[in-house]
Amino acid sequence: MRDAVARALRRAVASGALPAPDDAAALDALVAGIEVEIPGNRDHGDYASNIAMKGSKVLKRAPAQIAAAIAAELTAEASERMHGGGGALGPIAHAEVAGPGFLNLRLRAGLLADHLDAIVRAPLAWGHLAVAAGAPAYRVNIEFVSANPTGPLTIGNARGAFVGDLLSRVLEAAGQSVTREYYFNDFGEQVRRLGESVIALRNGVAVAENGYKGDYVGELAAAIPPDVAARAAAAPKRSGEIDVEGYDGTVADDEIAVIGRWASERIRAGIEASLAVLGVEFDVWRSEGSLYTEGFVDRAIGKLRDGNWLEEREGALWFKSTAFGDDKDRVIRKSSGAYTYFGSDLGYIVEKFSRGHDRLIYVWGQDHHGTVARLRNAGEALGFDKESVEMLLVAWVRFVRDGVEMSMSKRAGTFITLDELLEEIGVDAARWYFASRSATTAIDFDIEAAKAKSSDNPVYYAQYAHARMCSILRKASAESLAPATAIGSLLDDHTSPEAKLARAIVRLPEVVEDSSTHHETQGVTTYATELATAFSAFYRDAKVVDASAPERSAGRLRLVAAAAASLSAALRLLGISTPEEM
RNA sequence: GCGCCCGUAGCUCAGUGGAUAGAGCGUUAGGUUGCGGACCUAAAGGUCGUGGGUUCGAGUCCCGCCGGGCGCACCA
Repeated sequence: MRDAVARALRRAVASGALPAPDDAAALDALVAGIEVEIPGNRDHGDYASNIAMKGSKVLKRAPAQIAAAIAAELTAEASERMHGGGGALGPIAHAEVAGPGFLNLRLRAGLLADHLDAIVRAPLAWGHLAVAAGAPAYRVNIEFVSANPTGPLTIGNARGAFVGDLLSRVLEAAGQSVTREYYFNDFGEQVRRLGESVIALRNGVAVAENGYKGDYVGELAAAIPPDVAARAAAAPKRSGEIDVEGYDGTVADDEIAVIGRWASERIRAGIEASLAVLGVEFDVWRSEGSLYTEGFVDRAIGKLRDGNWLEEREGALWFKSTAFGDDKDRVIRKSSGAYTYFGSDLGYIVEKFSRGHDRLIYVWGQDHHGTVARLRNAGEALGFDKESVEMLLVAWVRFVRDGVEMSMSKRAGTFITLDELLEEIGVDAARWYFASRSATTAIDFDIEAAKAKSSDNPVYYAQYAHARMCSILRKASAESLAPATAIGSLLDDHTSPEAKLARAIVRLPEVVEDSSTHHETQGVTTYATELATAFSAFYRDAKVVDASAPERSAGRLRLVAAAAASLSAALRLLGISTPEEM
């Protein structure tokens, strides 16, 4: 659609119907900025463009004049092609000027039919975009969840898990290659505290104030396998931080480290299993410690030193982030010799790019926003394009029960696990819930209300519509009615329920494109709801399986088949099941 | 104190600088003997927190204010 309007605009300028702007680049900019959207009021047309109003200044003409010139070109193109002109038919059947200069466009009915035919021919490809010629197919790394394995995932982790997975699916559908990645810390203070807590419970002693107190700690204490217990008992006693030297084996582990690392790995495996239940699976699990043992942190520091971005001060190693506008420099290695998280992050950037990724997306909690700038700056200092490192800050979910906020603390053991949440409301409903809301705005989640109303979740409306489509196709098959091989003249009347449904169906590629460029998913749920609504209206008005009118019945069946394929594609994009019966 | 984010219908939330600001839930009134009633049609419900500004046009961009959340470590 955009292309058609762009062509018409350029032709109008070339033919002199519109004056050429002083600067050729200005015309290019105008063409690049052409927007074609679906008007809220469908009486205005299938699509509308505001290009005439936008171009008013550059082209030095009133919006209505510009719109009229473009409309004339579009109409000429349509009739020319229809009467034997060369090339494929253009997408637009009719163009007119309305209001202050809107260009209202009506799709050629044949275009809808072409789309529907393509869907029925290759239903599983529908919704997947080919990467446009010349556009790079990015190799994207999406790191998300990345909760430290010191306790089971809580419902607080749920949003990030869904957002990262949904974004991955959308980008894949848009033709990009995606690596899903989980980053976790397997050494250090937190793991040590976990080890101490497990040991305390095993010995029947109260857990320290700063230890972990959830029920799962007791379960771990009771489940220590004999070989681990033996190794722990044999380990030398020592105290202090488990640092990198300790991790890589140059200093022997003590009992706490042995137990802590065992407990942590066991929890990590549990997290992996919980995520699999959500339909979230990772390609790469990367431990923080490996960034040191494999030398990536050293490599990052070397590169920064070469670029003169480092400074030794007060016994510590600093990154000069003030050079990038940060309000203070940031420590990479503490005066104790241990590295900070920031140090690990630097190594991680180098490691990720070394695997050939050209875009990094970090799905982080909103509370990390303070660290966004410094890490992107460090990426720049390391020689990477700043634009290729993006942080998606997922906003807080305020969990409330009967209107009262619930506090969620892993250490205190006062949390609801992800597994518990899913038992209550189900994966499909939870996925829809998070997909339908912008990741960057805070939301309230009332667990009681979600449980009570889970059957009112719009996800069931969409799934129900899909099941009903399948049911119709089954019924037709039982009555020996087959879908037509082409949609025929069913869509000629653009006000018919068939045409309305067809227009809803063919929007999917636009939805995928918009979602992938904006890194959002709510448009997909909106699309699924709209398609289900259009189908329900069609279903009411048009009897599909009707042996007394086999030809019309066959055409409608083809439409239903296309609708089922498109709704199924949208649901799969959301990671939601596509039931054929409910 | 400084910085970032948010404030849209009774509730939960959408909303690419464009036409009459939308959806779901809830409420109200109808419909559905025809392929699945987990359905359909419609109504009521809005000072888009507030006051200025930019623009042909502002929920959207800029500034102030009010209210809420988060962050400001040689923590992880």
